[in-house]
Amino acid sequence: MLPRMPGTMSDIARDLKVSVVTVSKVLRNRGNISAATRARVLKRAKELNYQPNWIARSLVTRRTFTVGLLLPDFTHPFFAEVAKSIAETVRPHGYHVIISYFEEDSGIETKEAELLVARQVDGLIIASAQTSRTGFQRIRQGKIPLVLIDRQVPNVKAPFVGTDHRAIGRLATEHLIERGCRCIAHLRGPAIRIAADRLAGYRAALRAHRLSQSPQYVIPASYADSTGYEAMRKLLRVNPPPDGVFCYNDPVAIGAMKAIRDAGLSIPDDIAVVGAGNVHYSDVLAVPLTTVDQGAREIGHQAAQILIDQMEGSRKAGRDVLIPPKLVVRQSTSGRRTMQMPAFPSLHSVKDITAR
Amino acid sequence: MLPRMPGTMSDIARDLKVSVVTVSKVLRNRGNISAATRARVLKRAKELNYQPNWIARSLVTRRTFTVGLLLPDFTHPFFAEVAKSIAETVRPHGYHVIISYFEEDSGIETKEAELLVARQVDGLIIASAQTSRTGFQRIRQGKIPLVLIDRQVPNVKAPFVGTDHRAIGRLATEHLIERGCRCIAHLRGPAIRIAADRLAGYRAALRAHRLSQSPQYVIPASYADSTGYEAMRKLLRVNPPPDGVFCYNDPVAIGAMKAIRDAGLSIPDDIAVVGAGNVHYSDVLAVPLTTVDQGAREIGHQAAQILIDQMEGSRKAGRDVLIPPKLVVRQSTSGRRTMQMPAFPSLHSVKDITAR
DNA sequence: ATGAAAGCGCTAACAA
DNA sequence: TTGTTAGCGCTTTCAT
Repeated sequence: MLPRMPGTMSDIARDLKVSVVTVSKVLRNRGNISAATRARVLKRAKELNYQPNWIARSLVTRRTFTVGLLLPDFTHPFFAEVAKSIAETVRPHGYHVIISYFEEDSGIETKEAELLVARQVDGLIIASAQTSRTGFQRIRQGKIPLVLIDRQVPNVKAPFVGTDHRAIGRLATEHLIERGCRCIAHLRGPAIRIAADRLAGYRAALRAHRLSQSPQYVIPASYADSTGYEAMRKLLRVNPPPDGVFCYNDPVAIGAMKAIRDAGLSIPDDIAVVGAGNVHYSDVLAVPLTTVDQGAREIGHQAAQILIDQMEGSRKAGRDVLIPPKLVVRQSTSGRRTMQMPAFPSLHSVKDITAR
Repeated sequence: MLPRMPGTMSDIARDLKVSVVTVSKVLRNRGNISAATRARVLKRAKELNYQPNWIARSLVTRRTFTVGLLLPDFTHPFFAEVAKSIAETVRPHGYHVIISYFEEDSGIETKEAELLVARQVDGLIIASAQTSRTGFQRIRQGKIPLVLIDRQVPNVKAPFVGTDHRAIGRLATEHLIERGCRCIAHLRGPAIRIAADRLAGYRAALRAHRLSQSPQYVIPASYADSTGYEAMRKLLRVNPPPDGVFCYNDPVAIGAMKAIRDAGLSIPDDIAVVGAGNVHYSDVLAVPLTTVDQGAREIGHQAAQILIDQMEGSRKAGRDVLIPPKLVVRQSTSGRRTMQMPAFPSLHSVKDITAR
């Protein structure tokens, strides 16, 4: 026989010679209970250090007050921010977050999602690696509230919250234009939707400002800084060289900056550089990097809010939400002194992520 | 009346005119069941897309297969790593992680811990901000398995897994000594145990190598890079100036490096610098920073392993574990070219944390 | 090999 | 104001 729980409602009821229901009502502040019994119950509960058993409660109420969060990797600063923001907005409503990750393996993702459903989470937030809706069949049929973040999945009928990547491209490029750049290049990312969108934004900005759009100014890079380094080296051989570069993401930008400085050119005087992502260290680089923030906190917050609305039944049927990105200007586009160390940059960002 | 669950065991039982017990046995591979009924049950289960209800199961088995993880802030790279590592070790055993944070507020911490217990987690891992055992009373009396990580709490009887901070100080300092430094300073951290330990390690190393220990070479800093900057400026006025500095953590080291370069000195030729923590961006700085890694992954892994041992009943009564830190040598102690950009550093670290 | 009975700790509906 | 009855979906025990 399994050991009994310590301090249950029936313990209190027995001791006080009242019914369990009475105890339950007192503990949840429901129904009409005389002040006298109320006090007695509360007293005994405290004596026994009573802790409600959420599992038992959940079994009957059909609510676990947990939400499942499924991410490719919650170690990534972006997703970590999102996760925290979700936990934050959901906590005041009494929910906890069960977090899981799938390392970009859509098989694991589906399995984990099903597990979370089996655990009776009240809602699910997923940054999916799925490419089609098939993986979502079983989840959807259980019709538990679902919100997709960061990556859209075709044909899945669920609200989506993510960054407006086109706006990122536009914002970055327009910033370079405003700064006076006229020959603006782009180190583009890999063959995924996000990268295509950022490229499209770059093109749209050039078009809107009637600037030339030479294909030789669009060089393929990928995720990593090394690809940015190589791409930039190619770009430097183009004639005339660009006076501004928008890079797919911050690592690529970091690589690009190294290439520029290795070539003996200065940032931003010869070439201004803009990244995208605003990973935390952008601030502490040799030349702090101007970048476009993706609004991780806002994504998490909105996603959680939409999920809550669904779970609480206020079926506002939240439509998709695109979070507008924000430009973060640093010295890679605005500084004047370049080959020496910049003045002390933000004193906050480094501390924020490291104090412990 | 609340809506019924879709596809329960009794549904299958009814359809097949067998008992729920039989279904249960088949689904769990327990007891003796004829191949025939077995097949029928499995078939019907698949048709109904049966998902076991873990809540119901948990109520009777008294196991939820969840572990609670309570951190000051899971956005911090160190804790994020720890969390991931825990999730990783625990997953093959069928456990999920409910993650929560408390922003260094020990009141919230206690409340959250109790909530997690109410949710019937099978075990708890906490990086506590508690300074005494009082906050743990209720948790301990429920005697649910508990493992403390990163920060020890006096008088709490629970296994602890953390970094050997004294070893960090020793390792860093000895590295500077080996490099040839003879005048080694320390920018010490705030008035907490960890900082004191690192300082002690620094002192021990100097003593062991019979190097001078002038108090003017120990300057107080704190968590943030700005404090490192100020501390280093003070240090530069000392005569003779040091030829090596061990900094409490990486941000402090980053601040220190800025001060050194602002003073027109070179790193590491004039002054070599070592940090501690190995936050991800240490690699992409103007001068990549030599630092001491705290073994976040290992901490998470060990903690999880100990917890599992406790939960599964193999009461090995895991003793405290101190993870030995690892030195990560970069150019702030080993480079030769200094005022120009270093050769392209590690191509991995940046990508690792940013590709998405 | 199968099932009937009992119960996990709690809440919902209805009675008294 | 209080209590009785009846489960939630599952597992355990013990008969058959």
